[in-house]
Amino acid sequence: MSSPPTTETTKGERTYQAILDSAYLLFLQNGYSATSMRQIALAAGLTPGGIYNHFPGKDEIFQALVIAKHPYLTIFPVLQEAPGDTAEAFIANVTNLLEATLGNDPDFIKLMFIEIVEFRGRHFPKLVETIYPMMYPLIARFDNPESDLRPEIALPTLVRVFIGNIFAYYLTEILLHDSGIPSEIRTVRLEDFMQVFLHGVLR
Amino acid sequence: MSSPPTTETTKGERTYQAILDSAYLLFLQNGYSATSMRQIALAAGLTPGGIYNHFPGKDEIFQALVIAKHPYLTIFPVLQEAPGDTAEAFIANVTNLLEATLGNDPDFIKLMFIEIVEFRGRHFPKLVETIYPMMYPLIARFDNPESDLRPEIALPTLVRVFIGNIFAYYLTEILLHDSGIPSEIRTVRLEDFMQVFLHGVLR
DNA sequence: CCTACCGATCGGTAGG
DNA sequence: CCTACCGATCGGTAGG
Repeated sequence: MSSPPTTETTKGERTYQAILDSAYLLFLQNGYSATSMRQIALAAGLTPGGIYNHFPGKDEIFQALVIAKHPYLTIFPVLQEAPGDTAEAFIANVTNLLEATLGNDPDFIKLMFIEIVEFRGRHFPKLVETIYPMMYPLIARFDNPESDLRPEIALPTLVRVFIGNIFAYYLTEILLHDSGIPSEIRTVRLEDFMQVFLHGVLR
Repeated sequence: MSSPPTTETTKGERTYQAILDSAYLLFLQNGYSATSMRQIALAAGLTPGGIYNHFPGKDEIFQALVIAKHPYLTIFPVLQEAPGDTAEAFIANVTNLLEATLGNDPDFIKLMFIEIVEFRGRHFPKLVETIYPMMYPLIARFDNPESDLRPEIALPTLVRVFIGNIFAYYLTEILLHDSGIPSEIRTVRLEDFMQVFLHGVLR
């Protein structure tokens, strides 16, 4: 009688999620190595040993977070769903959807940086192998003579520079975050990056 | 009589440098927290206690590396020295100089990622404050009615997207490094990023 | 610059 | 899921 059937998540599932949420915040703050299992346990509301009922070890917590929060997996669905008959319209829609989905918060990208710094990008080969073939046709549909794209730009360049510009916006957002400079550079938005991507800076 | 006067560096200076070099490689490989003083000492050819004759602690080794190898400080002199009467010529020269100076090696940027991940970008405010005012006039000289730049692009946007594209190239280089994908995307160069920056992707 | 060592903390486990 | 603990390793220091 003590467990209400209206609740759809079990206590175990809620603890599992609490561990993930606590670990996510701590990893973003201090990185992987500098975050201890004891810190995660405390933040999740249990004692150090309790974590091991839900995860085999620290590494597996990070693995689960990579699967849940990786930027590729955050950005890709947005690209998938964006409409647009021309490249220009498509990119405008992607920009709006990304800003609506991710906002100006660059946190979602930090897990990738942790992977680069502390795991030597261990998962990137498999991720790139998985995502790139799915992304390719998405942009390849604009690779035809009637397209509004400049024909002299190779398709791989297009894909890489496009993704690169999304990362560039959020990376510079991190760099400028909390910096005290009084500049208008802080007001630059993803839209501005994409305007340059579309039209360039020259007359 | 045992110290040859022809040698311009003392033994102490050489040890200091050996510690820095060893720490640099280890930090790039494993990050800051996962690198121990013992590893650094071993790689530098001394015992753990010996390091403390040259550095007060682990943190100060990282500080010294940030000063010596920070990407802002690597990229900025290249921008400073690049000639060019038009923005287009200037950017072409910057691109060539950067590729000649940094090559395709994205290592120089990883120290910045370690700072983001493990130090919450502690030094960025001061760095941005120092570098941005010096960079601004560098690009502002193209901000006039006779310039070849599109007048509707604000100067802060120009600066940020430009730097962002340099980072985007090296960041995607890291992501693709060692990934087994058989694509032509690996052959994209900094020059291609800058071509898009200059002219955009649309007709 | 080495030897030997300090207290603290780490990831993980045994047993209940 | 907690209590109590394991061996290992950490950054740093004392003394020479």
